[in-house]
Amino acid sequence: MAGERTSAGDPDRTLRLLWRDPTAVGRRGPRQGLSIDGVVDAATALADAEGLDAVTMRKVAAELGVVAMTLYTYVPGKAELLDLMLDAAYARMDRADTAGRPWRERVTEVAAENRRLFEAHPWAARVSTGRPLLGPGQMAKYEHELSAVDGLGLDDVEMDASLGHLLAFVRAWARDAADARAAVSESAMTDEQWWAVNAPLLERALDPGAYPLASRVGSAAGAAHGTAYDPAFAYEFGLARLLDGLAVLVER
Amino acid sequence: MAGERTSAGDPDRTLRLLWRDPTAVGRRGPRQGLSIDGVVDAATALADAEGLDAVTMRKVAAELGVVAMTLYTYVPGKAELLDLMLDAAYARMDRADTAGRPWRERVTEVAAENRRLFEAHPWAARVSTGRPLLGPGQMAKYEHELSAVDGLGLDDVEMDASLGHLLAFVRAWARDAADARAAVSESAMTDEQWWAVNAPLLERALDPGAYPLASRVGSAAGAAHGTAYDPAFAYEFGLARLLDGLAVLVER
DNA sequence: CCTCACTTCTTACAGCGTACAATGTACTGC
DNA sequence: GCAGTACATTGTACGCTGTAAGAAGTGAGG
Repeated sequence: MAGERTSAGDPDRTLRLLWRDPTAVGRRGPRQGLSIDGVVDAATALADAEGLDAVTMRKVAAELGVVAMTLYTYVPGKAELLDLMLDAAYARMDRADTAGRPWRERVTEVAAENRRLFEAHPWAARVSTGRPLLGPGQMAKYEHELSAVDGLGLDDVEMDASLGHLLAFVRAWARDAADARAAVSESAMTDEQWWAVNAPLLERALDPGAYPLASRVGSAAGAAHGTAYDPAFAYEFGLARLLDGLAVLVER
Repeated sequence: MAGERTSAGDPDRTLRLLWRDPTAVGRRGPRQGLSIDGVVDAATALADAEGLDAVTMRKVAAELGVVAMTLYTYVPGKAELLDLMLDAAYARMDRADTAGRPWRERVTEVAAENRRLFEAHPWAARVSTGRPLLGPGQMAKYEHELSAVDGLGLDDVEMDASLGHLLAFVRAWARDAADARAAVSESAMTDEQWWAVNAPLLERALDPGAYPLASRVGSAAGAAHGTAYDPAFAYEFGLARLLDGLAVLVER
């Protein structure tokens, strides 16, 4: 798969889909046996259970007891289906009211809400929206999250950029964490086993002492986390740096 | 595609490939007409010119005047080919010697080197290495980049985490920038045209005043950049925040 | 009641990664 | 020098993908 890409089709049609615009009124033929939400929910269940690669038109259709082409009555194509899945997931996110609390707590909570989204729906970190989604879920999410950086003395452009920076961080983290998980399950090898196999091979391959910093720091980091990449640590470390970075802007 | 994933196969074989270990000595049959580097270079040229999705075994083979299956003599599979492409691109990166300069400059230079990598090879931001790559390019890159955060009073774990944080930022930025570019070219629509189409549709769809912050901030940001997502601005803003965040750790 | 818009299904196509078996090459051991 | 065999290369094939095209059936509007 290609990096799954969304919003390939007609923007007008996509927007009406996102907002469930019932514009198609003069219905003449047979009733539809399914619904957009049914299709989106089935695809989401599949993605949650088996990953984004398992979301194929045939499998989603089979889940609903129809044939692949039937879905094209509900959705213009797969790209738009992914859009709908993402906006629906956004719509279902929990949004804590943190008004009045210190800004670091509020921003931390927004990050945590997004982290929870990606933990519940790892596929969501992989669907890439080249353009903003403009659906009800996205709008509600954006409105809610902006409120966490409101009233800090930032101008509008800085608010948008700060939130974007935070969201990019959490999403990048989610992708890396998902990749690391996938590496373990695909290779049927724990990180310890993988390292036990690779360490001696590596040692044989490389000029001893050619990479002094790399080997010292690399093994220190590996020993500290018990693995080459520790998602929990990376999240805490990155978020702390990010908050400190925003603080310079806020407390300027 | 799926998000292109690497390192599916035998780690031993992959490591030997990465380091070009000429262990297979007793060669008995006909000579190979190509070379690993030739295959990797052809695949890289294809990815540079037409994107990662254009890198198919058949197309790479055709470029080399052979048939798809021939490549499997040189490379265990597509995943390993992507590994080799990435490590080769790492190996070719320029690495400025910034010893003695202020740490912010040094870190900024590392970021810029990675930015240039992704501008020359946008596909590189999309191949996801679940495990570290352990090739000569990766090792040289890691060694070089660690030196930029060396001598700042950070311990080994903090050095690794800080560098990882920086690299994750640049890669996430590169993906977003590539996605935005792809959205423009795929839709055959500039951002202005896209917005001109969507703005009225959106206005019709949403309850006026339901998203006050979102509409105010969103349109301010859009107006400031002339587009919904401005990669150059996002990079500068994000890097500035990141440096300020590291500063708190360094100057502690 | 007839018309025809509309849903659904069948079939098909071009493309993917790669398993498998056939073919031909060129080196090693005798 | 020759047989045996390891190896490179190739053709064919399988199961998978998204979706275009057309046939068949349904049910409301005129």
